[in-house]
Amino acid sequence: MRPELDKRKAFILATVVYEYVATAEPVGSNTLTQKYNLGVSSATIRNEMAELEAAGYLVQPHTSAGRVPSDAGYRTYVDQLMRPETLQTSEQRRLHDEFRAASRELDAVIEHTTRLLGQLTRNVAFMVAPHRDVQTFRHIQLIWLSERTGLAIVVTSLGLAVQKTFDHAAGIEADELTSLSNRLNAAFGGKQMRDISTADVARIVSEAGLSAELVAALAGALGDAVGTDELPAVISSGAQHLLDQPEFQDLRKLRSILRIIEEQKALYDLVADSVGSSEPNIKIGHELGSDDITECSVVTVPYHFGDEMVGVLAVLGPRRMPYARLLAVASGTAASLNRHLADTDPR
Amino acid sequence: MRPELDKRKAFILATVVYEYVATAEPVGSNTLTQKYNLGVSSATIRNEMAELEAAGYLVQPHTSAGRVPSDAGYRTYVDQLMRPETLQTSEQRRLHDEFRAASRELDAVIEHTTRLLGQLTRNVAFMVAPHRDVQTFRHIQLIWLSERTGLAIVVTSLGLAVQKTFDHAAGIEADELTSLSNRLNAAFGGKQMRDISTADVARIVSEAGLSAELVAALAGALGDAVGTDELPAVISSGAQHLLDQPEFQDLRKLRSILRIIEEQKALYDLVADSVGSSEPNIKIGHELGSDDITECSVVTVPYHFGDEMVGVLAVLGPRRMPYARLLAVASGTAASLNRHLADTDPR
DNA sequence: TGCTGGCACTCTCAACTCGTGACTGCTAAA
DNA sequence: TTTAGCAGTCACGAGTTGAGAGTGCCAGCA
Repeated sequence: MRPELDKRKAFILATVVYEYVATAEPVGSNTLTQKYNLGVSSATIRNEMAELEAAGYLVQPHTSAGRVPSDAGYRTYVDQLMRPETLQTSEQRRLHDEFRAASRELDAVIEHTTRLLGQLTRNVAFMVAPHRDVQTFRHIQLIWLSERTGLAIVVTSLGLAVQKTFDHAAGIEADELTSLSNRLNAAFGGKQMRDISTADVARIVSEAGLSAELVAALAGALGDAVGTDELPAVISSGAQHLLDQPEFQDLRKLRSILRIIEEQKALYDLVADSVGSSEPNIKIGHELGSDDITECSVVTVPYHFGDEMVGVLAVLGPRRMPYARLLAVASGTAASLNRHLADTDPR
Repeated sequence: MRPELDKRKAFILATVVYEYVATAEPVGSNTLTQKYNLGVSSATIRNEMAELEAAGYLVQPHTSAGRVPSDAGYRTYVDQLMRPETLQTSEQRRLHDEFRAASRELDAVIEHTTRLLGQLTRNVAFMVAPHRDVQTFRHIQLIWLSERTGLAIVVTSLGLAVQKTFDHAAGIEADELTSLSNRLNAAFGGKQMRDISTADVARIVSEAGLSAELVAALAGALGDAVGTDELPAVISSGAQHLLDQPEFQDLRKLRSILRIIEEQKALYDLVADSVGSSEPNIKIGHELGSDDITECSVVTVPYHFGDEMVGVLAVLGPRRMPYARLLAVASGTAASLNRHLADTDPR
């Protein structure tokens, strides 16, 4: 749709993005000629910038201000102009050390990773926990809790435990639960979670010769526990960094963003279409699909376990973010996380 | 230390608090005489207010402004002057219904309760999860995860599961883990968590005739899983409500509070000394013991399971909060939660 | 002795003006 | 095609001002 940019226009666009990201001030033609070696005068730059604005790459906040990149401007920058960054070896080592010191429990690792990413990027970090679809069934245990309730725990290959309470008003003995656990374990051991259907679960439960009510209750709970249709957990860290950004001095904007951050579902929706993917992804402004955060962008990097992409790391910040840097930091963090997960539990 | 207040001073103080909570504007002598029936002129009120200020109950933000309660003023109001509120029956019913519809899983209940309290109070709500000390041991399960790692899961009476990963580089069979699980279950079944020491755990593990390394790894993990020295989880909700308060338009204040809200430990410290208590508690400004949130107060209400207080609900907001109302809402929520917990799992 | 009306004084806050500086677009010449 | 120059536009900060709210104090009164 948009015309291809000639070399000079591309350089100007890239420089405007760079400068605006650094200063948070609209960029004028004079600033460009003074700070960067363009070889032409500011008048020429003015003409070029006017054309870039006409083509939709730049926007003027008001008549006598400099220019600011539009969504399309950022998009072009990210896709074509940005020079990819990599972490320095010292940074990589630091990341690696962070993970070596980290706990072994998956919950704690997720928490730790998110916190770390928030600190390193000085933005809001969030993380979609490993999706159960792609994990392997390891164990199920039915536990007698009280005279009326029991607990089902399902453990998957990453050591992720899901628990569901169920009623057994009709009464069931602890050893009946044990033997049912054994059957289920025998049936599902080593299977991929996504290959276990709730129908399979219901069949095995019904074969155990229990009362119809109990079968229904158990099948329901176990179906939920085994099923993979629940959204994975999303946790976040670093909301306070938003306050440092000049674009969020306006409290109304801040409020709608905070609301999104507090809502797991809303955060998940932001990155839902990146979840299965194996490539990093960047979403800019309106591309996020929510009117409340058109001033934001999100950088998404998947992480994997074995050869499956199981979840994503993400950084949420103002559109005016250092994309290349954040991509590098998130990728580096994901790499360390990948290694940590692999070390913890080689299949 | 402070002189006892005569009746009129007490009424003036109470009215200043009431008015300031409602309007967020410093309260002047004229406002008081016009809005409330005091039977004396504004000049008299001025004299009284000057004395209240000298005694430390009121503060003047600047010379030509009205008065605002000090920490001591709020404290006196809360302890002696405030008229306790109760929820209306319709509100109680609504709360009850909310909990009836709630999930059975403890995690979900905690999450749900916190969210609800945040919405109802339009402030930041947080909740300290049930402390494991006072729960009963129900089940332990050791699970073979991979060739090098295993998982220990401990379930307590409320259906709370704790998991710990452990190494078994030397190798162990799944059925050895099962038989060890059985021994541990036999030893601890029905005991109070606080009566189970890590030494007990270590002894039983060492009797199983495993390699020394394995015994150490298992004892460590199980000790952690059974031990109760880890802080209970703290989760929060409703941070965005802070933005509605005029006192937090200042971003610096907001930032330090947001930082505290994101830190479980910091939140826990705010209410640590209320955790075992069976009485609601209110902390005002400096009483919170943190320089970062001297502008805030916290209302704390315990909740119980059986006859033990297991955790607390709390509301964090500006000092200028409707104490009686928030206390009523938090207490009502706690009451519904108590009933829900009791219903879910009668011992 | 306590209360009150009156008054002078203080201080904040919002509105307003105004000059400055940073841009732009346009034009005419190189 | 580029450039220098110039007029025009606009936001922003500083300074000013008036209104309004509130106080403390004092003298008089019940």
